[in-house]
Amino acid sequence: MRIATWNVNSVLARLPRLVEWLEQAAPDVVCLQETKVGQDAFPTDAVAPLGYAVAHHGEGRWNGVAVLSRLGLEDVVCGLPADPGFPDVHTLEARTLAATCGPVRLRSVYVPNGRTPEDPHYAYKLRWLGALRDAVAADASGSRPFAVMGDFNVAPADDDVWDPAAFADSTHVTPAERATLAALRETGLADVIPRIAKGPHPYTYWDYRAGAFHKGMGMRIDLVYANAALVGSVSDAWVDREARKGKGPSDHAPVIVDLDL
DNA sequence: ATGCCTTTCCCAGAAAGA
Repeated sequence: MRIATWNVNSVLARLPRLVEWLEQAAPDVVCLQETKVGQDAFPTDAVAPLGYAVAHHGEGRWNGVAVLSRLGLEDVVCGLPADPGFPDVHTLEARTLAATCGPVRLRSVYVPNGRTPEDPHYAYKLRWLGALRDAVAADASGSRPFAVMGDFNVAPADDDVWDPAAFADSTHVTPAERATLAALRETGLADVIPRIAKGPHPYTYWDYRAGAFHKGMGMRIDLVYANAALVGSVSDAWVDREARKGKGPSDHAPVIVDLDL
């Protein structure tokens, strides 16, 4: 069984590349982030011929997450029970949904960016990650294979950014953000780190500007956090760097994980 | 990278991303 996660940075802008990638990579289930289309605007007709059913949690211009599965989609749950919202609980954003796909339960996440450590968005990011921890605790400690995967907008360690000095006083690397990831792992989840494909680190994101991809100026912020039942079945994990090349890519590359359940 | 691209809103330029 093959599962994957990919921040597509607009599913409509990426649709030709998404379809091509689904044909080539052939994941059984893929979690998508930043679909950037409304709840009912996901292009399901484009992926249905490939055998994928779609569960989408969208809001329009921003955010949006989905699970595409050719192993069935059951028990779809959108959002978090204790979602703090931004700027407050009256404005919830489409940043996560969970679904059961055959033998596994998966949760697609698009963690808030945080903007700057002084910005209210940063406090929202930390609160949101706390709510995520509470939402996944039962699945994380359960016996069914489970993973929460997606764009976490946090680099777990200094090795996960191309130049730690360039990120001084920036979001994505602060001790508080990393502490929320550690608390998430403490529910029973392990970081499935992709193997090295090229360069010293398995980065998953490269800025569009200044040729960052070709200069190796990347970050590992797209993560697969898996419970014990799933980690034990991982046979391979890698970053599909080919998807970051060529014309019209997302600024994120997919992370693919093969399972031997 | 102090926004050097990209996408969305929708037709001009602001907002957001990490």
